Amino acid sequence: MLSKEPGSPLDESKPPHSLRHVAQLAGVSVATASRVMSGSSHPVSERTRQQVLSAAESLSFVPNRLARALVTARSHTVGVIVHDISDPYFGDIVKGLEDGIHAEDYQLFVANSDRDPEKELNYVRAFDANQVDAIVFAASSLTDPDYADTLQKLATRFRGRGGAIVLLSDHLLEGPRVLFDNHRAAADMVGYLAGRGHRRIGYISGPPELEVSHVRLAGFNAAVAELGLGAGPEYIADGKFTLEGGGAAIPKLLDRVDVTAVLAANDLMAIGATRQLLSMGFAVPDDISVAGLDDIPIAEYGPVPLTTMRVPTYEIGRAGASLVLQALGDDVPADIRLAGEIVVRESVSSIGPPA
Amino acid sequence: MLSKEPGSPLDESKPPHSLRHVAQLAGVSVATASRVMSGSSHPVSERTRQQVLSAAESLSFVPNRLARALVTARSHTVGVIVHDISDPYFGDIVKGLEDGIHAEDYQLFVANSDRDPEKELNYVRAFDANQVDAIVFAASSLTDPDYADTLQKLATRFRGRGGAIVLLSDHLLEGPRVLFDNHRAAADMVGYLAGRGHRRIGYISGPPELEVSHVRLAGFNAAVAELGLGAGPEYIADGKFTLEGGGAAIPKLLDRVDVTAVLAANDLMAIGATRQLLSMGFAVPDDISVAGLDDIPIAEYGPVPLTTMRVPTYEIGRAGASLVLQALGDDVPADIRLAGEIVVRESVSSIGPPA
DNA sequence: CGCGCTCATGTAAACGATTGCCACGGCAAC
DNA sequence: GTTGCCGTGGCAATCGTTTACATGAGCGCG
Repeated sequence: MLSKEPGSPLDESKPPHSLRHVAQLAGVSVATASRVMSGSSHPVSERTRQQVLSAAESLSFVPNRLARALVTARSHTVGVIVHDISDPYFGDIVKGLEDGIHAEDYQLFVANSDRDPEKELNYVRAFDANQVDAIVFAASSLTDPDYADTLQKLATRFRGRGGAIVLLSDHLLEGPRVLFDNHRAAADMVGYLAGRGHRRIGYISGPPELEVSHVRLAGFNAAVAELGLGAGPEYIADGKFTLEGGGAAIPKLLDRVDVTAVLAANDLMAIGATRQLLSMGFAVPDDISVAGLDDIPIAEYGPVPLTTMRVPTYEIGRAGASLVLQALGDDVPADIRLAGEIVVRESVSSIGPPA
Repeated sequence: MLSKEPGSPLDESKPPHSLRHVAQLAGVSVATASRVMSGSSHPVSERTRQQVLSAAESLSFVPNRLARALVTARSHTVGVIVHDISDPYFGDIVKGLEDGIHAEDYQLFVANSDRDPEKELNYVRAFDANQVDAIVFAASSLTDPDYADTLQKLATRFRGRGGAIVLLSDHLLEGPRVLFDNHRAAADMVGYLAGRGHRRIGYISGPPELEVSHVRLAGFNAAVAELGLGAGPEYIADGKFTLEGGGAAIPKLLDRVDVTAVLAANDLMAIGATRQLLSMGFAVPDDISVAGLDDIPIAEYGPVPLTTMRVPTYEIGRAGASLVLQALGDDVPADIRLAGEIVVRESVSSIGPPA
């Protein structure tokens, strides 16, 4: 086993170096080279190990992950499906997810469904074809009938192969999930408002077709009841999840009750409400306070910097990563529930101390 | 759905179906099955083709892309490196890129460098190990000395393997690139302002350390000179690329010249300037107009909806995709220069017609 | 001195596709 | 009736790894 054989027939015709080249240069078999490069538990003498290492170094050898994946049946890749990667909400989630799995040397495929069922299914197939170890659904499932069916089939198939599925929102598929507690978010915000002295709080709810609207509304109602604040349908108006929706709700609300604060089911509506209030001559927060939910980027830059509740998007991604890693490590991951965090800005004032 | 053929020697021990299973079920060789499934140019009779197709269908066969990649030396994957995927700027680019390559059935790996040279290099290595066909650098190269060196080496290696490199910003690496014309952006905006009658325009420049500051400033100066507008150092103030930076520049500017409009090198500064103007008692745009550059999401929601120039981020991504595809198709891609587009909102007014 | 261990290494068979080359049957041309 | 080509299809090598199994050296111990 001489390492210095002259004229060893190294095939230099193909530039990228494979394990074979490393082995040859180190004067060992491919198997041995593999064992040291892959950190196998199989024993290798220190001397040999060093030889291989330095050979690899001098050839600047980079192992082919695909070849490895082929035999180990683990690609060390994860695919995530988002509705729209240009939306910072998903951007943040993806960032957290990526950070989390990167720490364990996984790579992330990103797919944009644009909320198109067909497209989403195709991505699942593509991920499957690419042998990803896990698929993460960052958003809720879509509501197409055929879609549900096909997705179930694909999921079963994928799991049969040993793939893990993780959900970061409500979803028709089963699997470990991380959930943001929307009920609690609304309730906590009511609690905050009450803590600042508000006892008549109006609520601008989201469109009833959306599940999240119901949950947040329920949270609002529950808190209001528990704290003995002003309650009843007259305190509630609903609108679309838009600037205009929030604005339009204000007159309706103000016609019916005399509130000192308004909570909107999302920030866009809260900002719309603020604008409307301002244009009607109310001072925010001095006459009426406004709070939102979500903490979208513009919350800080609206007409009045908005007090709202941050949805921990990055943390959702991180939590998702940890579920993925657990699932792939043969643990049985438990669902993760995340709470929001109130970010205080300038749109809520205190009402005279109860003292 | 169990196969109804009695006693066919199908190896049912491994659930996921491979080409072997398909071939067996169709009663042909693996080679033939492959030719059908991969759309090879090798002729296959129509009858056989149908048999294979229906076998594949009934097993819901999904080809293993990794195996294919191993032999074809093409993984059909692309890696993109961004500074921060949660930044909508990069989110948009990634979206465009993804849309573009997805159309040709490529998958996208996303990596977040967090502007950390070490991390970025590791991602390049990881992409290499994963045999991506192309690496896209969405942002400018970092300024670490060792980094530049190592990156060059890695790039050379990667290209030696047949990999393509595409740049979406200024970069130390060579390669096809898509560039946003910053010089022209500033100049065009000056043109727009001049068109609305402004002849004394102040400019809030960015920090001199940044290349982009110089380019935009040059664009401003060039336009102002060409159009014969008020010019000279007194028309220019610089600040950090922040809200505060923009605000602080206003008094300096106003002390020296009497302007009818202010152009800021980015939107954040423009918004900061607007706030400052407002708080000093000026009406925007009636007393002084303000324009920005970039069209960030909050531009629309600032104190006064900002007239600015949209950087075509999505299009940059798309253009990047097209460069990638060209490069992988053995074309020699030419650089792509993209211009911005003025989005008119409410922060700029016309000054009395020259008539 | 030989038995059985452990440790280190090598041999070769996978993994799941693609593809160069060969084989075979039919058919037209000579 | 050969010859040769064309249209099909199979055989087997290959891509770059990992890993089960075999091999062989060295060593302690009875």
